[in-house]
Amino acid sequence: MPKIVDHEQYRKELLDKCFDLFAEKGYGSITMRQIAEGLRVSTGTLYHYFPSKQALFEQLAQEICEQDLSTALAELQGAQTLQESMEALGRYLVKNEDYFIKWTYIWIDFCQHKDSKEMLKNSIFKRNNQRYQKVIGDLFGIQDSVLASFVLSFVDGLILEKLWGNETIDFIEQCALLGKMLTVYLPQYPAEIKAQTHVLSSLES
Amino acid sequence: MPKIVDHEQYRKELLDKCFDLFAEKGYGSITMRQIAEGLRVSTGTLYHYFPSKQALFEQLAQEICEQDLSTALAELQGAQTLQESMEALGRYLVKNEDYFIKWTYIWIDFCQHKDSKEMLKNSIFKRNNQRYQKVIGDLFGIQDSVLASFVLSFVDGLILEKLWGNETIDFIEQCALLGKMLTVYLPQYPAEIKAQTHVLSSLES
Amino acid sequence: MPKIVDHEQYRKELLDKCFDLFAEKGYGSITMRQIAEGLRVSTGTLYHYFPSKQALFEQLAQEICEQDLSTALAELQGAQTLQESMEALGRYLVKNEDYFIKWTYIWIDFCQHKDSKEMLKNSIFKRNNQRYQKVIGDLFGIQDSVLASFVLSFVDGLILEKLWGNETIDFIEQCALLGKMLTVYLPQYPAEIKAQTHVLSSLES
Amino acid sequence: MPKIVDHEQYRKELLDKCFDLFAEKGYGSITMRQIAEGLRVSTGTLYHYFPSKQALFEQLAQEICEQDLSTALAELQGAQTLQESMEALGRYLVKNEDYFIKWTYIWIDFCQHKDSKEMLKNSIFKRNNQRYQKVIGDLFGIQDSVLASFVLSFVDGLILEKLWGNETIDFIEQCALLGKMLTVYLPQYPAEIKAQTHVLSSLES
DNA sequence: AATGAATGAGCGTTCATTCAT
DNA sequence: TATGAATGAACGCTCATTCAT
Repeated sequence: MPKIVDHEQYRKELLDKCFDLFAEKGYGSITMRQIAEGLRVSTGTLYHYFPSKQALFEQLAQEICEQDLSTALAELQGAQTLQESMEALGRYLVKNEDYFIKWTYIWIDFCQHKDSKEMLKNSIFKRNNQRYQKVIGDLFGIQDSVLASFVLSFVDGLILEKLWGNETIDFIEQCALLGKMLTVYLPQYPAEIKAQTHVLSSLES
Repeated sequence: MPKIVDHEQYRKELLDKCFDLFAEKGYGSITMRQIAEGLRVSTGTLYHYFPSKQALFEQLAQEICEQDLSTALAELQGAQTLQESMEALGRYLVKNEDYFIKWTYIWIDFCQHKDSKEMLKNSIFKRNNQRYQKVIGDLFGIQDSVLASFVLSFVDGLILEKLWGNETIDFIEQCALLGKMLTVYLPQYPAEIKAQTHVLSSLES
Repeated sequence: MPKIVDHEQYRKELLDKCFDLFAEKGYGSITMRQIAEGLRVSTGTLYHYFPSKQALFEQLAQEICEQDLSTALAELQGAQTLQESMEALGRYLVKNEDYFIKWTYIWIDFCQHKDSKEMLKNSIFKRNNQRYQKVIGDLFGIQDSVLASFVLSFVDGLILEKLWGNETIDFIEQCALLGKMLTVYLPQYPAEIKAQTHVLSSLES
Repeated sequence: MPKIVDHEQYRKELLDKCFDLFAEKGYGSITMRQIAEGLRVSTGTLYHYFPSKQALFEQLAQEICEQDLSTALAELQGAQTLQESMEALGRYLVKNEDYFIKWTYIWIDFCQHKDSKEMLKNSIFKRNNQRYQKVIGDLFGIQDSVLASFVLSFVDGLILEKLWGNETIDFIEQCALLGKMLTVYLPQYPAEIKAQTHVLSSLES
């Protein structure tokens, strides 16, 4: 293997560490010096691995998309009923609240970069969203895309409210409520969720 | 006698025009020069009316909170059933989609600015959120705060998805679905909504 | 009398009030707005009476020069011995400490304006200094110009030390010391000072 | 490896070159761009070495205090009598007239900057003045603090008069006069000055 | 590969000055 | 005469980026 492997690997390591940095200060506010300091390298080194701040950010955004959501969502499997699924979702959101808020910050930052937006919207971005919808469908046994969008939007909104400092929102309570409403709304809903067997492998596509 | 200008009124006019400017580029990215250009005044004039960029932004945030909530939501009154209410909400979201997306950008930008965040979270910010929740309660006859948060989060999420370029989301469809789910979930829900008479006046509090 | 008299008079009133303003902040640091506020007029009015900040400052410098020092120095007359004269000088300096420090600030500010410096150095400036030297000669019966310069420099230095925050300097003590030294140094000094009769009128020249 | 530059040394080189720049225009009037130009570096580089204009100025003030006092006054040693000492002082003042005038400008500028005044008056400023007084005492064998202040003020005043363009002042003549006056005033004064052996080392304290 | 010194355009902001009223 | 709104060049300072080492 040529040296390029090490280079690439190191680049990815740096990229990973950038997540928190961008999330905490925002694209516009964080400086390359601060990023370099956070990564424990010099600005020169940073520019050795990334041609520009914009490129670094876009690679980070890419990386987030590429990162397999499967490992994270794996926790949600195993529930026997929809209600249990939703309660697991609530616990999962609580546990990863910080991560989701940061993730949200970064995406929104990204969306304000119009040029890159158009560049990526059609590829990674949309694909990512579709994945989420699919995961929801598989995970919760919701095949109707409108219903999947409903759940997705609701979860987005929960995180957004938290991001806005709304401390009255309780993820567990809200997800439980969603579970109850869905259960009532979907009388045809099977007692046991059988469809989720291949959730993770379905993400590969 | 000086040039005849109603200082306060002109200030508000400028403020209104700032909304789009901030929304399009974000607080951190737009410059005072760009704002001045967008407003067709010099930077000096801009600073004549607003002591700093931060102050300008905060006044804008205030203004949005003060004004739009009541006037905008006024349109949602008049529905006879919850289902109708939700369908009106859907149409309202569609109609003001751009506005809400911009509004969302502005708030999120604001949140990444930590200093102002701490300064305002306790005042305008929280108060605004409480208002929204109250409006939802009054408007849709939902008194349960958990349920109100549910609806609020759902609406937030719809907008966020749109902001993220998710074009598969249909506000009307989604709101209709919410209506159906709520109707099923709340069998005790009265056929006619009577509670909403004083929605707007309740905003005064 | 034409209106110009009022104009001129008002101009001088404004000028007088500028003394403290310039002295406290310095030419470079004070703004025309601050001056206008201190004068209780608008900037427009300020510019109606003075064509520019520089001109205002130069007129002030002129004014200070023109102001008859006689009234102030009059207090120093009446001493019967050199020692008494010097003690009176000490008390006088203590009493007007603030004024002299401000006066010194303004002059030094003025000296840093090279253009105006050259313009005025030869006229008002030098004449002013000669006057001081003359006053010292007449007042203290010191005819030797070197000795007069000595006393002048010493007094300048006392004020400068105070301006620099040296709180250990005691004007009265220092002037008394000067008196003693001069008395010892000038054994031929007459017991009574007779030469000072026309001190004030000599300033007219 | 970075560009090979001794950061500290280069910083001091820049600092030295700043002396004239500040002296000629004054703290308030000179701009960082002008300083950068005078130093033949970019503003960015200037800020790479000094965090702010104020800090640059304070470091300069420090530097002056630390360095010049001892090295400069070293020249004054070696006189056998008070009269000789004073004549050496006169020659020294003539030789360094420009330097002292600039030095005076710098300090006065500094004093009109209130914030820094309060910050430093207690530290560098006062300490510096005390040192000067001590040097005078040691150098001229003057132990009485009132007398030391007298000499200090007189020297300050000489420089101030020169700064004000008074060309009739002759440092040598004036210092010789001071010498004579002191000699007459201090009959107890020893024919040979013995106390000054350790003047310079006394500055260490 | 790695460093950090160097750059300069551009930021938020100020302020002497002008001018419509 | 008097006002204060308006201007824009210039301020102190920042920061993405380049480059000599």
